Amino acid sequence: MRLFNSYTNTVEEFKPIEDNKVKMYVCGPTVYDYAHLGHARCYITWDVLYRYLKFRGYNVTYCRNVTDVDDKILKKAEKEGKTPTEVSQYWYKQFSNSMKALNTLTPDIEPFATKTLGEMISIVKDLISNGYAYESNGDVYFRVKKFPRYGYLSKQPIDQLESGARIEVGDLKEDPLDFALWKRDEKFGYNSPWGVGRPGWHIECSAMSRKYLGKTIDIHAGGADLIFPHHENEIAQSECANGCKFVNYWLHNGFVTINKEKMSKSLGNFLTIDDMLKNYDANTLRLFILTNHYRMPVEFSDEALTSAKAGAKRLTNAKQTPINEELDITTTDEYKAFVEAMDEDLNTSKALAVLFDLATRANKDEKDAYTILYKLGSVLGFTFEKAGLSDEDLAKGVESVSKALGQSFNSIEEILELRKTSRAEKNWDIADKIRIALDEAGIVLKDTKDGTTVGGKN
RNA sequence: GGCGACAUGGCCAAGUGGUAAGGCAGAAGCCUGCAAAGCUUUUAUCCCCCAGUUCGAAUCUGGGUGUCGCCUCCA
Repeated sequence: MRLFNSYTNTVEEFKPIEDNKVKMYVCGPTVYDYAHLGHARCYITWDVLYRYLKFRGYNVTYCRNVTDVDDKILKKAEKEGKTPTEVSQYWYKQFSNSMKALNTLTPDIEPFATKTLGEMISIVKDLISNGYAYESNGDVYFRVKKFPRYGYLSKQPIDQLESGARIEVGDLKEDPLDFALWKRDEKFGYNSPWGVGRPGWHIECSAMSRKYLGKTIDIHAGGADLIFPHHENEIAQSECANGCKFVNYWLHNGFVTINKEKMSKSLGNFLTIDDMLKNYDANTLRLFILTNHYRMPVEFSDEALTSAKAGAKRLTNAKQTPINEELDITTTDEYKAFVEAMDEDLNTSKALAVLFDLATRANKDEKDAYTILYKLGSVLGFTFEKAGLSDEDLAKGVESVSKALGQSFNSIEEILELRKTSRAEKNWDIADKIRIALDEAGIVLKDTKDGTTVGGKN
């Protein structure tokens, strides 16, 4: 398997540190507001990587943090008269629900920053004692100039960074490039050797990654906007504190754009996942994202989503046959084509072509095509379950038909029986009234050779 | 200004030296009481422009043009 490593800017053969074990860390959300389509792209992308690594037989430990100590959370808490914990707990719950709705797998570990303070303090202490950091009026800063590789990940020449760095009046830093490891904060802070304060954002990931995965990990992933300064700073902190390499493969996903601009909270041009899910199902959003290579920008448009919706329907509504558990799909051509595509830096677009071909063949009753489609499609996180109808849905349908025909029915079966006889007698009027009445109740009838099926819309 | 990307049919998109995957939309046919779905066929002499390298380039090199991102919190 080959992956594009942002650190070296090349596609490299992936080799885990320990034979078939993979330690993977993804920068998680700061929980203070709705997650938007950009987050969806990020977490769906790494969900696919996680699923695929497991599918390829790796024993993966996937750690995705939750940043629950941050300026934005505190601001929100003050504004709403709540405690920071209340705010972060609420939004963490929202985030989890969104992730579940998108059918992403739960990471093996989801650490909270506030629960990893000990590890952070320990790293900062080490950095001070080995000269990479200094305390200044209750703050602690990292000495960027002491780390020669600074700027390597983001390909930023350090002198250029310097000319762009903002120099604040009365700055407590020795150098404008230095960044905060710990920030004095008497109001919301935690006890530390430097007084009451809060950790800097960057140190959180260094600490959680080390605590749960170890000093050197295989994969660290996140949005491309985290390359600088977040990931650059993580490398500096971790490598100076641990005295060893921090991450073997740095992976970054591209952005979702809207009107050709990056979708982001600060620009205010975002669409929340929850809102998107009102119009499009999880399979649709996933297809929308996976038709593009993960490093390319994805432009949002209703047209693109409509197209994805039709595609997702075709893929996941292919003619179903019982899953053949006996089949060893690894011997099939489709498996080989799928793996070849995914092994080349997650070419999901190419992998999808394999899936679409399988959908066509499943519709033609080709043996095992559906089994292979189901299994490979699941690796990309698609769900194939038919939208089931609840008893309430069916009751609504029965009511709607009773009203339309002016005659009361007790069950959907009774209605279908009537429609069957009506059609046999070529009484199209009754048959059509039933179809229309059920449609109004959100129930779709499909007449096939094998009989009539009942399903939900979508 | 520095750094990093991208430009393929009506739309989305793969393809990084050997003659343009796939999806959506469109067209024709089959199936069909209607509807939906499905099946078959069909839609780029050509890959932003101009030079060059090569037997051969969408793919490599140089130069343009255009678009985006990072350099500040950001997935």
